[in-house]
Amino acid sequence: MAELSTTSYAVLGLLSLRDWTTYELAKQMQRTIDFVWPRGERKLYDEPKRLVDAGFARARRDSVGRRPRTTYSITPAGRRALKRWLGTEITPPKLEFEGMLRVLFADQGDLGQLRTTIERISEQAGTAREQFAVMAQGMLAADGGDFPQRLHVNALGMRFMIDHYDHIVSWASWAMKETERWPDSRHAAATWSHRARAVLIDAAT
Amino acid sequence: MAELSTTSYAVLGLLSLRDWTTYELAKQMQRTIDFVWPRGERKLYDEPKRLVDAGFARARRDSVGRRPRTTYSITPAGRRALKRWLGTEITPPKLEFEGMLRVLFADQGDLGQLRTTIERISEQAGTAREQFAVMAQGMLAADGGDFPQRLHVNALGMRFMIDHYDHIVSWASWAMKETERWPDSRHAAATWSHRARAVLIDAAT
DNA sequence: TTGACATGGTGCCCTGGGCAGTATTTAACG
DNA sequence: CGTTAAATACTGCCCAGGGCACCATGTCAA
Repeated sequence: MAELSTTSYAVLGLLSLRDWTTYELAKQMQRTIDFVWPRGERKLYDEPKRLVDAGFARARRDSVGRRPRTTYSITPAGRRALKRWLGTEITPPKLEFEGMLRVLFADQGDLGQLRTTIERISEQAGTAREQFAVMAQGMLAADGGDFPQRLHVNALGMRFMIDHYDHIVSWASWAMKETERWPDSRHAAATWSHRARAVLIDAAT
Repeated sequence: MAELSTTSYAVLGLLSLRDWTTYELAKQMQRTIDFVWPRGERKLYDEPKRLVDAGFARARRDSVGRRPRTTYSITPAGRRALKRWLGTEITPPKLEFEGMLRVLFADQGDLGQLRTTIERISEQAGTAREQFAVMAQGMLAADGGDFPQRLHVNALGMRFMIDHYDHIVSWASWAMKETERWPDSRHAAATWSHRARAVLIDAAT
């Protein structure tokens, strides 16, 4: 029996809160977990089956009209496994940031492309940040959201994600202001070198 | 011929700077690109071949003693393709953060596990941040690093990454301070609700 | 001269991303 | 009341990517 993945434990975590059909599980993952553990909806459909194989979940088949469905629930062994997992070592975070990759190679394009990229980075982060604002408004209106007893852990995560997106937006503002003075994307190393050195000195501390 | 991936373009970007063997390319990717575009070293070995197939790179085979090696260089078509790519739409950043996932399900474990997780998050981010400090010191000492003419774009990236890791560390400090008052990991939603609401109100603006 | 580390890779198995496709039920609208 | 859009509930398939194992030669320091 293959070792369970972090994705499996994420699904097991949701199952610890209540029973779900695979469809609901996939949607809930997208809504509430995707920001820290993004996985394609398609793959999430395979996870509950693995949990059943491991003895951490049970499947209950029924139907709505003539359409069949499967509802999953966690087992006591599943709860123990989840708790054990919470005490194991974590892998460091991984960031996949195509926009910043473009910035790193921006000297191979023109200044307009660089500044467009920075603006798109800002807009995308702004949109993500906006989603959290809507989510927070919903939670305030619904007096804690779907799981008010979990408000405390959700608030810890919310604080991080909000600051994360705000940080991207403010980096973008800074980058737009700095690149305004660049003659072009390729030769700014010379004219802008005092500012670049300031960044390095700050980073080196 | 299959569409090239972002990983392909990242490698093409390095090839635009100078010629490399696949081995050097893989190492350079790890050193300078991994923070924004992490890929397993193994897979990076396949990329130059795809670039050759697409007509964006040329391979030159020679040997060091009796050991053969292949050095890749970019073609004019490769430079044009890289430039075109720099003008296309970017996909939003993706964050994979197992530590934060654990925080979101921390109510299923005990408070000790949560606080250990937060401490490990802080330590890991501190270590990553430290790597950038060393890198920045190296660049200052070597008067711009391996590619001094690219100092300006590297400084933009460096500013972002430094602030990113600093943000994680400061989130962790905040979280340690807040969880100090929690009675346990499960029932803090009640006693801590005024602080949680403050986070939501802040997020909702 | 011997052992560690750097150079320069390939094979293989499984997970994951992403598109396409299928079928039924419920809600929305004119 | 009938039509249609959206939600529910999934599966198949192909390729990219993660990660381990494995190989060989070159270089440098003790």
